[in-house]
Formats: sequence, structure tokens, C-alpha cells
Amino acid sequence: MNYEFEAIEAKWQKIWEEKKLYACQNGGDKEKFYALVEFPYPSGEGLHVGHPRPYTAMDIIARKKRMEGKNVLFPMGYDAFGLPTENYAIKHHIHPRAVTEKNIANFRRQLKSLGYSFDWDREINTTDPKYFKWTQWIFLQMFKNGLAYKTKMPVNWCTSCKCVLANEEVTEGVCERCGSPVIRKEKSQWMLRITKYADRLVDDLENLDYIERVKLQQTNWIGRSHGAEVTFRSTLGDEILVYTTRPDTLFGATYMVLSPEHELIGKWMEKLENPEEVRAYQAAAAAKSDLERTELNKEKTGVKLGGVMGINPVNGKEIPIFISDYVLSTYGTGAIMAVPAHDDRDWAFAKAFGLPIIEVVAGGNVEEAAFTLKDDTGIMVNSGFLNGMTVRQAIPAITKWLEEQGIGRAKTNYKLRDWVFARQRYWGEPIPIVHCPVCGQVALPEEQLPLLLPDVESYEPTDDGESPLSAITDWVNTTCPKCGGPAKRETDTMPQWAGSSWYYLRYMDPHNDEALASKEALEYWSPVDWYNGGMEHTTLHLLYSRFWHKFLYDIGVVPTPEPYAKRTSHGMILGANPHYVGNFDTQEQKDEMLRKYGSDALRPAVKMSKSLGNVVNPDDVIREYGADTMRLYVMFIGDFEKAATWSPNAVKGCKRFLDRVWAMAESVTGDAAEYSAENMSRMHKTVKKVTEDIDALKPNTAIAALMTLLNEIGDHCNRAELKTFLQLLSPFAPHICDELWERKGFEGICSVSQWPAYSEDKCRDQTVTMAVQVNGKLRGTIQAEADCADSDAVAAALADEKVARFLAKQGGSLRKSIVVKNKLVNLIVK
RNA sequence: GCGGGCAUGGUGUAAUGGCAGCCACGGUGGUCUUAGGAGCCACUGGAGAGAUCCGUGCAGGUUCGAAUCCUGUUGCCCGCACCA
Repeated sequence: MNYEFEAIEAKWQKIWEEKKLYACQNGGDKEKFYALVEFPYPSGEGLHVGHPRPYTAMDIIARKKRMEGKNVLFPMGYDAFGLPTENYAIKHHIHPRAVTEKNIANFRRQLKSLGYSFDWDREINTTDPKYFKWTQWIFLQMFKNGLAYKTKMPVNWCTSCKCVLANEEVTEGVCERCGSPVIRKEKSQWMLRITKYADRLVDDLENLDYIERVKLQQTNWIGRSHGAEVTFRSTLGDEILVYTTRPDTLFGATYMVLSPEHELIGKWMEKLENPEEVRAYQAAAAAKSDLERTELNKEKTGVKLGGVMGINPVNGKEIPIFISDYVLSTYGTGAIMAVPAHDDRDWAFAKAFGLPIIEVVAGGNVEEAAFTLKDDTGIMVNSGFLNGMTVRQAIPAITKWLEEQGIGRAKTNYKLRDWVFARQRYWGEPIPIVHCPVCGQVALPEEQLPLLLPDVESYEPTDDGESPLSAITDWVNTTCPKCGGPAKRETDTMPQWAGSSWYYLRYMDPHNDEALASKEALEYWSPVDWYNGGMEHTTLHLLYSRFWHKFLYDIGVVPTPEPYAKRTSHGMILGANPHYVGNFDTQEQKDEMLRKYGSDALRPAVKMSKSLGNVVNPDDVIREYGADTMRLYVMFIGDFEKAATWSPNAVKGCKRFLDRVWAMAESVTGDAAEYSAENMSRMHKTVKKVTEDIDALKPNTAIAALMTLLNEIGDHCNRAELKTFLQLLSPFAPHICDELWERKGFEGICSVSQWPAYSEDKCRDQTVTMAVQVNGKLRGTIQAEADCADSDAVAAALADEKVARFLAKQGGSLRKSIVVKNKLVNLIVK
């Protein structure tokens, strides 16, 4: 009989579901293991081939841990609030809830068709009121603890989504989601005080088992820098506070720069000699989108404030004050002292405006370029009492002096901004706050949670930037929970990242009505042992959820200071680029592609997209080759951490492998309960290799080892060897293994059988092939007894025919020999 | 500009100081066949008839020995980007 994957996969998926084979318990004698993958956003397009890569990898880990006797929590759910669903609902006049339900049903079907060992009893959905009740509850705790606040501030505004965006959602000045330009807009916004946790979010990374690039990216994003705040005075008498990481260069400050939005400018405006010019510059800066600011950042612009000067506190020198948009109002104090000799941007500005450049750290040529090294390379000059010190010595010395003079202090700054936590859209969690004209912002009493979304006629965002909820007057108008007077509900909703910031906790106890999860469940399962997800979430979801978790830890809700013990990340799956020049034979065609698509035509692989027509639908692959082949291929495609290109041909190779596994199983006869002597070390080696490679997240080489084993023993495999082979393959291709296990009459179900053991001892061969080098170059190989004495190996090497011939030809005598046990002999001859 | 990563056959890749190219795709030849876009077998880094020689982006270095470590350099990818 042939390998009929369609019937087999349907059969086993049904059995697993009916037996609840992969359900786990909260508690028990077994050691717990919590494996987590990022839950998907259930889009209308369905599962992308990118999804099965991380999901299959963690499924393999979960399945192996289960076979190793652990109590494994491996859950799945849906992060279902969000704009695409809402936009689809608007376009097709359907309620977003209906769209969400339809999409989830499709995702669930697709996930089940891949045979993942999720505990389906724990499925969650962030748009379920029973779920978002607790999202709202956490928000209220933050509000009560002063971490959620509303403030008027310039925000990122997407001109197409008509919605504010978090800093993390803006890339190169455009909306990360839709690619439209983002502009700055003054708006009153709910914010979360993530900056309060900045230090802990950086420092606690140290003890986490995260891959290095995730730690680095989070550290860079938080962007902690140490420096000093220094108070300058103006000739009009005001104090101007600046932030600098280089207080050592204070004597070299030859001018100052304020951001165009700085408050002192308004105060001075009356007294300025050039108010028109200043106002014009401010207006121009305000009108620029982030994109324009980014594009124009090479050329420095600015306006000198006429009629006011700054006074350098270290030497009393009067220096000019400029406004320029290279100084950001949102970082530091929005004002800087400019030291052109030792800062690249200040240098460029000084050159453009003909300002003096005073060297205060010797070691470079400040007329040619700024000298910016912050180590012991340079010596302080032109700097009064700092002269002769290195930069490293000067920084604490000047900081101490500033503190003594009462005009400055050490200061730490962060690039991290507070999190803009509101969206002017319908399909999100309502913010459970009431605005009372008497009492102000009032938290909704917890017993009134969840605060449900009202049904509305239209989900269209309004042009004035208000949420569609603002038009639902019977929902908006309410009474104040505090004073009972008339009040209005908050009409903004939470951003998409809200629900996903704590979802891993809900899986621990998903049906709890009393708490987000029981104390016992949280104690038992925390922390997540292994979390795999995309690099694109490093500074968004991953950072946000660490922040929420730390807050929940501080108020005693969760038992651990960090949510995830280990974090790994997968590479993207790319599609073939139809415009790639390598696809074309004639020079004319190549030129045509280059002309049309530019450097894009030089990439063989690109992100899959509908417009390129290179999208692969998992349903099609499963229909043609089966889920086991699909799983195997996405794991075999290449290094898990790197981007990989989908190859329709390579999929066939995985199908062929499974066909051969089927044929091998059918051919096995007899009742051997032990490996044959001939295959002994081979079996043990493969068990070791597969065991270690799964733990090291190298599924590609584990599969290669299984393919090698099949090639080696396929035609003389005994029953014991087949049993182990099926168990090793089972996490990768569970359906075919369970089927063959049953057909061959093994006991129980392969998927939950005990993971095979190996012994180091039996991994060793009796005789080994050793390479023989002469002066480091390979000249032959010898067969030697394993672990033989070095002298025996050398003797055997010298006796080898090829080696002897070479030595005779070359002449000279043996000076030295290096033996690497069981591997190599290197003869040094001169 | 800053931070990180990568570079190996026709292709995806493997080897992380010890026989470069495991495994797979593709290719060539054979076999079976009414047929082969199925299966099976053999070969498949380059040059050479061969013994051999050459070969991991490029140039150096360390080492008995380097794809692997170090220095420099070129190209590509990712993240951040006027963060003082």
C-alpha cells in the first residue's frame, strides 16, 4: 500500500483531538515546560507560509519535550483586534466581529490541518469580552498606579489610517502598516509610562536567555546614555537647561541651539530683532512631515536669534543662540550646547554658518572633521582646570565641579519615549475611563468590566481625528461612577499591542472569571520557558509585554520579574523574485528589468506579495504533498534564524523522503528488540544528533541526519531500528509516524511514546578512519582502532602506502607529529 | 552616520580550529517502460588522460593545521537614525 497522506493525516488529527492527546494539566508530578509561539493576527488572507516556520519549530520542541516526559503547555490563540479587519468591515459593510469570527475559523482550520500539538482547550481570542475584560483590568491598575495618563502632546499621525501611531510603529517617517506619510499633530493622548521601567528593561536583559541580537536591539531602542544637565544663562536673564553626554567639552561650546518648539522662543519673541524670520522657521519645521525631516537631514538649517546671547558658565563667554530642527524637542531638554570641534552635527552646522571651532581635546584635526572619540585617545586643552586630563578623567571632574557650583548635575537620558496608548478607531478594547466635568478622569469600577463596544452603524474614522465611538451618543453619555453626575466615556480604544501584552498569562488559566489567571496557575507555569517569534516584534510586542509583566510583578499579580526565560527568532520565508535579472537570458530582457525595477531586479528573492504573484498558500502545499511534507520542508529549508527562499522543487525532496520512509517501514520484518550490531553506533549517533539539534533549534541538520540514516539502513532495517527511527521523525512528521507505528503493531501512540535514549559509549565505532597530513596537507587516510595510542597512529600513518610514497619523494626527516584522537595525524617533516 | 549580521559548487546549505561541500534541489547517464514530468542505480566544485594541482568575496596575519580566530578591505542584508 502507498503512503496516502490525505486519509492518514485526517485520521490522526481526529484521533488526537478526540483523545485530547496534547492537553496539559495545571500541576502534577511531571516537570512543566511552557513553549510559546506568537499568536497570529487572523487576517482575511489566511495563514501565510511564514507562519508554519516558527509554529512547526516550536511544535517539534513541544512534541519532543512531551516524549521526554514533561507536562507541556503549547497553546494557540488569536490577536484579533486591529485595523485590517476594521477596514475590511467598512468596505464590505459587515460587523468587524463577524469578519473576525470568519477569519478565526479559517485560521483554526489551517492550523489544525498542519497537525500542531496545541492544547485546543486553551484557545484564546483577544476580542472576546471575557478576555479583554482583563486587558481593561490591567489598564485600570496602571491608571491607579499613575502609569496611564492623558496628556496633550505632538503625536505621530498617519494620514491614511487617520489614527495616531506609537513611535515604534513609524519607520522612516511612514506608517509601518500602510506606508502612508506620518505627520506630527498636537493631540490629547493616553500614554503609558514605559520610561519608568527603562532601566529595568535594559538591566534585566543580562540574565535572560535571549538571542544576542534581540538584547542588542532592545538596548539600542531604549538608548540609555549618561551625561550631564548644565544650566546656561541668556543675556536676557533666563536659564537655558541643556543636556550633553560630553560635559568635558564645555569649554569648546561656541554656540547654542534650541529646538524650534522650545518654550523660551515664545517668551523672547517680543524682544528679538528678527521675529519674522524666527516665526517662519518655526512654521516651516512644524509643517515638515517626519519623512521630509529625515530626507533633509543632511543639510543643516537654522536661524540665529537676534538680540539674545547665551553665556557659557565655565568661562562667561557670550555665544550666539540658534534654532534648528536638528535639535529635537522630544529628547533631553530640547536645547543643546554646541561643540563643533567634537560633535559631527555641530561641526556641520558650524561650517554651514561660519561659526568658530575651538579644539578642547587634542588628538584630531578639528578643521577637517570633528574629533569625537570618548576614550583616552585625546588630552584636554583650552579647558582651564581640565587641561592635561584624558576625556575619561575630565568627565567626572567637570561633573563634580558643576554640581559644586550648583549649575549642573549628572543625568541619564533615554531614547525610549512613553507609549502612545490610544487609537481613534472602533475595533479595539474601549478604554475604561469616564470623563466627569466635576471629578475629572474616573476609572470605571472593576465590577463594570468588561466595558463592551457598542454596536454602531458606521466604523468610519472621522476626519477630525475622533474615534467612531464619539458619534454614539447613548454610549458616550453616561454617569460619573464617583459623583453620579452626567459624564462622558473615553472614546479612544487601545492599540493592537494591548491584548498581546499579557496573553501568555491567560493561556495558563484561560477560563478563569475571577482573575486574569489563578495564583496557582501563574505559580506553576511562569515563566514561559521558550518563546519564539519574529524580529519585527523586538521593540514592539516583546518590549511592551516585558513592561506590562514587570508592572504586574510590582503589584503582586505575577510571581516572576520577567515573562519569558528564553527568546529565539526565525528568519522570514521569501518568494522568488519574478523580476530577478538572473531569470532572463537575453541582455535586452535584463536591461529592461533593471530599467523598470532598478536594484530590486538584482535580488533573487523578495518578500512574498500579491502584486508580485509569488505568494505560496499553505493550503495548496498541504493538498498536494500533505502536512508532514510541508512541516518537514519548512524545517529543512535552511538555517532557522536566517531568511530562506521558498523552492517548489525542494518540497518534492521532502515528499520523496517520506515515501521512502513508508517503503522502508513496509519492508521491515522480524521481531528484533535490539539494534543490529552493524547499525548500533549509527543508531546511537543519530539519536544523539537529532536530540541535540532539536534543543539547539537546528531542525535542518536533524532532518539531514534522519535522511542520512535512511540512506544507510533503509534496505536492512530491523524492527528495533524502525521503532527508533519513527520516534525521531515523529516531532517533524507526526501523522505518518503514528500511522506506521500502528501498522507495525507498536504499543500505544508514537507521538506520546518515550523519546529514545542513546549512550555516548555506543556512539563510538570500533575502527575509525583518520586523516593523515604531511606538513598540514592531506596526503592519505588510515584505518585505526578507536582510541589507539598516538604512537600506533603515527606508525600506521608512516606505513600507509600513499604517505610513504609522498615522504620518499619529498625527502627530509620526521621532526614532530601531532595526533588528534580518532581524527587525524599530522606529520611535520623537514 | 551608529549598531548588528552575512559572504562556501549551477541552487538551498553542512562543517565554528582537524579529511571543505553532509543532506537536499537541479543536472548528466543508465535501468524499468507503450510512455516517463513516477521509481530505482551511478556520476555530479574546477582544471587535467592521469599522478596530481587548484578551490570557502579580496589582501595580510596567528597556528603543526584556518571556511572557522585576528587585522584590513569590498559587497550585500537587517535594525535605528540629527537621540546632543
